[in-house]
Amino acid sequence: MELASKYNPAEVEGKWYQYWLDNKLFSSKPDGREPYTIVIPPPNVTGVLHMGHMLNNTIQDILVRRARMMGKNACWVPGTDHASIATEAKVVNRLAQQGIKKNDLTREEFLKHAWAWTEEHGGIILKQLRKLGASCDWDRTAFTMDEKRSKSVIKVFVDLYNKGLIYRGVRMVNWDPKALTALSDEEVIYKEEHSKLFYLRYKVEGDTEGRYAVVATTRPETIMGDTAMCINPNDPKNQWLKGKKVIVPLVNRVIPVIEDDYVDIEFGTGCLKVTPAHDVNDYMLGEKYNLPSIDIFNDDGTISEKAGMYVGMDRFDVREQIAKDLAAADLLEKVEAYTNKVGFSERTNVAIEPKLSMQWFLKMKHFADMALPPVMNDELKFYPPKYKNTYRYWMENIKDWCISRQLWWGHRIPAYFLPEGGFVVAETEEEALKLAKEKTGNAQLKPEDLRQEEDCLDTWFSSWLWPISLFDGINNPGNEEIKYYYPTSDLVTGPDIIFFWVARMIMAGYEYMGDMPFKNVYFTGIVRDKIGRKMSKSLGNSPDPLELIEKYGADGVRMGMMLSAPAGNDILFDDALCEQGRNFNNKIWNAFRLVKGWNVVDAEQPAHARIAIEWFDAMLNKAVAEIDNLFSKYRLSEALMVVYKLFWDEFSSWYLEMIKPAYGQPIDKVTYEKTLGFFETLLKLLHPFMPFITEELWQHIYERKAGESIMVQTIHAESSYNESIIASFEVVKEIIGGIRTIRLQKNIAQKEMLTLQIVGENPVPDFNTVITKLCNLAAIETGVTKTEGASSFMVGTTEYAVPLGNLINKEEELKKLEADLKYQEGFLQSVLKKLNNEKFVSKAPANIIETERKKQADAETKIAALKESIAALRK
RNA sequence: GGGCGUUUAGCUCAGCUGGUUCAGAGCAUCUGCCUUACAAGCAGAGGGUCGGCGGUUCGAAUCCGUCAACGCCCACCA
Repeated sequence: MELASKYNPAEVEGKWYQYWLDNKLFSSKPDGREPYTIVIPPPNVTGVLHMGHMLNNTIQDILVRRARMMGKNACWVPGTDHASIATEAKVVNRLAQQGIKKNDLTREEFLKHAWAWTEEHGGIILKQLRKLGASCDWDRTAFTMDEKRSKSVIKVFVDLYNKGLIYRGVRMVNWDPKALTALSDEEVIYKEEHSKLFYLRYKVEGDTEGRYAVVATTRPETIMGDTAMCINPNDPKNQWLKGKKVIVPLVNRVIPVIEDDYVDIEFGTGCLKVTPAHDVNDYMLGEKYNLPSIDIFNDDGTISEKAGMYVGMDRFDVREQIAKDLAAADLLEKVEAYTNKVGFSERTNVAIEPKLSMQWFLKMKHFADMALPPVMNDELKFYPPKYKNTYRYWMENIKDWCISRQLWWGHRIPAYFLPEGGFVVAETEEEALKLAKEKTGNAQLKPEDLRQEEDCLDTWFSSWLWPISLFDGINNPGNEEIKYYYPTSDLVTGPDIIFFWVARMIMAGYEYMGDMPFKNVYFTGIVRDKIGRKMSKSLGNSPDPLELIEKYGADGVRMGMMLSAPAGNDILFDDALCEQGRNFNNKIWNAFRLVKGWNVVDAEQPAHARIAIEWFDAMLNKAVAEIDNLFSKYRLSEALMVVYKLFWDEFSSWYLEMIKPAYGQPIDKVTYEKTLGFFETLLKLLHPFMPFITEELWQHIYERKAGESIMVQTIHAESSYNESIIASFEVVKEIIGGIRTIRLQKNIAQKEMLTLQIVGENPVPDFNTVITKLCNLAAIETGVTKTEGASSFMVGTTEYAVPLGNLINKEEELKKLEADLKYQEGFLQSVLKKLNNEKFVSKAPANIIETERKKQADAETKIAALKESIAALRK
């Protein structure tokens, strides 16, 4: 087989992905093996792959492939999320471009457009994941709004309603005036804003002196909704306002002054305007003191009829206008610059308007009580564990979840209003009708008498069931699949959705399965650019993942992602990392070319090959154990680094160089077979990280039967390995390094043969053949006095020398030896200082003192040897 | 305003319960090599008073206190 000198990913990736699909290697069915399950965090159905997905899915694929190779029945379930607000917004925009307004369409017409859009753009992201090598069981692909998932959502809603956990009520909610829907608290992002603090004059009714109270507010446009002024009863400077009435500026409505210690005496003037319809705190005051509530805004953020002024104007325009009008009427005391936090919609990025409205809520206390303990006591583990704190705080301060959204794209709430008021909740219209008849006692009710709730459910109300609904565990409890795959093994996701999704899945898991939805959660970091900025479209610093794959190969990009991605740390992404990945692919490729290029003969195995094999075998087993350990701690980038160094340094630079026959010479069969075996094990260790190149080479290393794949081979973890041979070889490496340094410094070509002299005993006699081969030695002389004019170095306590004839530079050699001597003497001093310290000797444990004594002895030996060498040179 | 986390080589990070010459890894840098697997490579080298200060200890990157910088989460001060 002819192989190019460079690996070409484009040629092999598509081929092997198709091969895996054709042979159903990703597919999983319950069987006798231990299951390993991951459910994908479903990306938005109309989304496009970005770097965050790349990181997240690379990690999942590594875990899944690794589990598969550990002999588990690995099942990675893919799917997409209907993402109600985001998708509806996109559809609305698209319709707008065609000149169609959402309000002009019926619900059915709109949904037709939305489904069309979903089918057109939907699932692109899943196709893109295939380029990455994702080994999902595609036959299981689900959608949060497909039939099974929708049915599950409705069933759960009805169940929770019947359990008394869902209620309907008027509450202050976060209103998105662009999307025209309520949002949950989690969907609101607070940002600092430079705004203004307006000081407004409220005249006091009947005050003959024309006095007024001054109120500081950031939102003067809400004065039309004022229904009280509030002061702190303990505020001395505002005592005179007690029991008075004040006049709202411009509006001229008379409102009472109420007293509550909620008001901060220090802030502004200590007078607070109370607008119950448009501020959460004011709402609470309104409830407490029975104040009327005037909703001055329309749903889209413009001023409503009820305001009586500025009707139809936008809220922000009114703020500017009213400031002018107040100033003109001499009712504006002053304006100060002010920085405050303003809530914005996560999806549409417009300022949230607190708004009173009728919404559906889920009581959360019950769920929090179930979901908190298993995380705190590590039954369900978080990686990294620091997120336990975040989780606990949220759970302990849980608020009811506003689950209704005023949208059409989503699961329509299965509540049906009755003609005479009230409503029933049921899974189907028929069932609803039956309930309605029972409830009203009116047997004549017809389906058209019932009016279904227009609102949809929050997207997360379907995703929180994901680990259950994917295996149809809601509709069909106790079925074979849910019993086998649940609880799933690992969840890989970002900490930004810990409340939205992770926490709620845990809640749903305990409610509906009586068990955790997953055993471990791996929180990834955020992918940033190399100078630490978040990747964003507007900055243009987000590379297109598919272009990266084209440039570096999927394996190269996967490695690039993993090289700097410890759990929970943000990753600073740099193309250079992918380049490193690509280079590594190339290294593997070329090592393969070398090995497969050898002529194999039935010859006796050379001694250096035999010991090399013995050593690498130990090395490999050690690495397998290390990797196993790192995987168990989810330290994937470290595991990758271990394989990387194992392949590049130990296998390529040391092992292959040791066994490599001279140019044109054949290799003996025993060594060759052993080497192929090592190579195969290395490929298996690498496979979870770089699936494509490893499959390509695995297929070529031996004859394979049709349908065989590295994917489903098993990795055997070794329990023990020969540690002493590894330790010996570390000494050998240093000896060889010493000789190479001499060659480099003295500019001696590799072709020129040298002699190595060992002063005293040879600590690693078994490796003489190896050292001879790698350093091109004529001889190794043991137990000799070194030749005058030899260049020497020390490894451990043994001195090595290479006679150089007249090549030696006495001055340089002396300088080197003296520097070494100085270091050793300094080191000895520090050791002696410890040993001469009575407190140390009396308090430190015996083994520590022992090692210090050993250090002392070694240092003294070295010093003696160095002094001797120096003396010899000076002669 | 509360809470959490980070700070170790030019960059990204490891360093578990304090003690083996423990100050490490990868990348980058420098030097020498187009050596017949690989220049996307080979061989070698340099580089850090472990954020500052104080404490505990025979001994501190590691434990405690404090300060600083950065990051994240939570919170109704108009």
